[in-house]
Amino acid sequence: MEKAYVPQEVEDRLYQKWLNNQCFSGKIDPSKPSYSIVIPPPNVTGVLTMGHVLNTTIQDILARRSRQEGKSVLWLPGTDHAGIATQTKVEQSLAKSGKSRQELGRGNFLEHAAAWRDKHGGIILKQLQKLGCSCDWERNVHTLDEDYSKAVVDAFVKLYNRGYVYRGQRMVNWCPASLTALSDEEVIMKPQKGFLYKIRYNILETPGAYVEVSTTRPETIVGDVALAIHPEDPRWVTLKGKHVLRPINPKAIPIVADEAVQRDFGTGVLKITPAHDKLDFEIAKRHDLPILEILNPDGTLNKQAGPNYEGMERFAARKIIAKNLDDEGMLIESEPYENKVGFSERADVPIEPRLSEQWFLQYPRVEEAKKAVKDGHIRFFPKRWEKTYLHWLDNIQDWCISRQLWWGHRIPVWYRKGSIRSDSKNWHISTTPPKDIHNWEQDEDVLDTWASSWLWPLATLGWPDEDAMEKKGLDYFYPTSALVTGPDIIFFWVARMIMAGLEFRGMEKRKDMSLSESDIAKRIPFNDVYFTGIIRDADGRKMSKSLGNSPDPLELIAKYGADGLRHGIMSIAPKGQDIRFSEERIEQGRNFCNKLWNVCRFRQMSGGPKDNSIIDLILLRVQGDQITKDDQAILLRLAETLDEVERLYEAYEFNSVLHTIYHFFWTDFCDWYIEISKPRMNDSQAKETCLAVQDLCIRQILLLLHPYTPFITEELWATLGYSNGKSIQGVSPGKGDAFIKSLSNLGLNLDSNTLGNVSRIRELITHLRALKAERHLSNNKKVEFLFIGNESDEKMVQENESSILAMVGGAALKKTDTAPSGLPASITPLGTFFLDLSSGVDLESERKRLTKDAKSLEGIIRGIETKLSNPSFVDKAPEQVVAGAKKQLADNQAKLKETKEALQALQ
RNA sequence: GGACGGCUAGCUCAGUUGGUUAGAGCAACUGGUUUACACCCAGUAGGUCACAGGUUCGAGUCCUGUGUCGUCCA
Repeated sequence: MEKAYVPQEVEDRLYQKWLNNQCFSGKIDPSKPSYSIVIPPPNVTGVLTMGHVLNTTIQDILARRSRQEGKSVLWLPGTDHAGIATQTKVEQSLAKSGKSRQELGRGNFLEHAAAWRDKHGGIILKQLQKLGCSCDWERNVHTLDEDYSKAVVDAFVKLYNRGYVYRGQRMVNWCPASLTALSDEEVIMKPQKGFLYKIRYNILETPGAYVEVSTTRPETIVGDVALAIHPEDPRWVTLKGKHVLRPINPKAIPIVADEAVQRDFGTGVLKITPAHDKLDFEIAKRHDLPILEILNPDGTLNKQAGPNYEGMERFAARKIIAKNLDDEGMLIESEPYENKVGFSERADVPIEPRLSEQWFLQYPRVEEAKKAVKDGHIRFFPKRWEKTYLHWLDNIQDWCISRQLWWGHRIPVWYRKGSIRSDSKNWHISTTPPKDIHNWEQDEDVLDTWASSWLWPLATLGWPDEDAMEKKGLDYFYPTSALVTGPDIIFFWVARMIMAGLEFRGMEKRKDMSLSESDIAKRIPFNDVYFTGIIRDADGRKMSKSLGNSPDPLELIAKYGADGLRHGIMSIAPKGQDIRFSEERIEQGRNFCNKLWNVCRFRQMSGGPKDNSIIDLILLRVQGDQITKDDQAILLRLAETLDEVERLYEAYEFNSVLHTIYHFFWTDFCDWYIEISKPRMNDSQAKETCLAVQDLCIRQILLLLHPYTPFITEELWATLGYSNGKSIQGVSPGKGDAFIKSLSNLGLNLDSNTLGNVSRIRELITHLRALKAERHLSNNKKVEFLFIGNESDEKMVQENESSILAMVGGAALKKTDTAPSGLPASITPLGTFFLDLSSGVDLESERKRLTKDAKSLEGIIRGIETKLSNPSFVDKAPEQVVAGAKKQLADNQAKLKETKEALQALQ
């Protein structure tokens, strides 16, 4: 074996082997329980980020752990076509060569975009393989695949036929950069600094009188059709029914009273621009006001804004109109003001509320979606996200699902040529085009990307095609076992998948009929949802390309190995908490792998490879009379670790799982067991048993670690003779009691008392080491100790003398009856020990140290005494707590007595 | 404005249903070429658990309020 672990020599070779042996293929096997995960599909042209590393490592851990447990596992990978994002990128690349998509035309553009996708796409999948992800690559799905596209179209038609889809002229979020409508979820509210303008509107019926109106958007004045006041606002009672003159493009407009007006904003008088504000639109509808559209789709002012402003960009117009108002004395004041403005998620420009005809979806199964989570059919980890989810569903609005884009699933609606599109009589809505196609034209728009990805758990498993569903195992793998994703897409994706599952899985259920409890249980797309945290940089900032603070995972893999990266990221990812990235942790991950490698290397150096392929073969090498306390203790600790890990997995506490394994491996096994067993290597009888115990421990450690660090564990599994040609992947670490039982079946019964005894010896060793280290004596300098202790302590010390001396670097442990004078002392669980120094004891500093100890002990004792003398504590506290306190008092008093005696000896 | 989360050692975080002297890793400091590992070993030091009240025999843990940072929703 190499002196250090070299991941590069192992990773690609093993991954290829796994692929060749089809280790990751999700087989439909009714003899086994199934376990399934669908990957949150990354953008097809995306590259791996640290977020993906965290997210997919967790999924891989779940998949690999489940494979070990003997389940038939499917981890289904794929990519998303990412409508706006991809189209924008393609358009940008076209723009470089001076072309626009309009010039190319729809067909050519789509060909171009598909070629672009094929060239840049799929990189991320290769990167996931580098990370070791055990996806079933044969099943890779892309949302624009033919079958998947059929599912998307089919779902739309079903929803239309079931009465959930409608077309309507509505106020939508319009992106002036991408020239498309967006859903509410794609709008991000951001605080913006601007001005609040106070503008004068003259009252026509009362010459000389005017009202003040506050607005942040003076450019919309040209679209004003009225002013509005609250009907119960005493300040404005007299205004009802009067008119004002619009200060730009002058025109008489009425004053209306409406309860939606916010009285405490500005002066309490609102200008009404129905075409460019949602609230204004509603007020206008209630009062029969005209709708005056003044903006072009790209955000410039149109003809209706008047000749002075036509063609002007919206923010330029704002400045000019404000200035013109000021020049005419109509601007009373303007003050700096911060308000929240909606921005387009993708294009990052302010959106415009705009009246437009679009396709809308009334969400299906909203109530059942709430119930599914409330009643625990779907469990959220951490649970607190349930509240966010339910709150969104409580306030849900219809979903605008049409996008004025080309890259995506074209809406399966045809309109009779030359007819009015808003009339449903002229529609053909079907998965197949009309027969007399020449009389029809298809809707130009595509569907929102999320209106395809919300079908992900269904459509990747063959839905809605019966044959495909059977072949891909929908009945076997659905509902999927767990979903691992970030909380940022809880509305975009998680909630919608739940609704889609409830609506589409199983027989059609009429809109007005709700689903039964058992229907819900069968239809949900997943049982558990694990929300990861967001990875931040060391300063707590979100990782982003523009900040350049996102490390390249592939570089990290090259530097530290895939296992190192996985180990590092998992060690810092607490459940649902944001994560601060630091490369040091990845370095620790690599160091961990190296430690593992080396302890195995050490094992190899102690004796040639054995056939370890069956656990019983290892156990047969254990000789009953050679079993030591240390053997028993490490095996007991191992059993505890197995149980603890099991419990933590159930709670999705991934970083605690790792910490538990880490502690057992590094501290219990390497630092104590291996060290204490070194002297036993000199005795051939003892050696055989000791190595067998080592082999047992290493076996379990490799199994426990395999989900986290798959490569190195697979490699070592083979190197140390556990594999017999088979992969580690199918072997389960098992539960603690089963482990103990399998030992017991072969005659190895563990005594749980050894744990306490061994830990006292460990503590003693630590004390003795400290006595030396504080005096700068090197580890290997052999020194003698004197000690005072009772009979049982003495027995324990003598029984373990050789290993204590070996661990401490001691020459002898000598029993004495009286405290030797002038020597440094330490109070241990096995008596008072003195370091036998020939010369050079600094009495003063020794006295100081022991005095400090005595003082702290006195403080503790006082505290316990106070507690015990409090009658209400003795009365009310549980018996065992009182008994515990009494024991504690006695222990500390004994320790204090010993400390004082040692102090006395220094006088 | 509402909801949720964080505030514990210099840093990053553990801390189960309230019950010994609040833990770990990293960093720091001291020492070390031990039968694997310096990507290592041994040891030392470092904390009024954000603040203020309350409940309790007992609070880092439960309750109320405040501050502060962050996220989401309006």
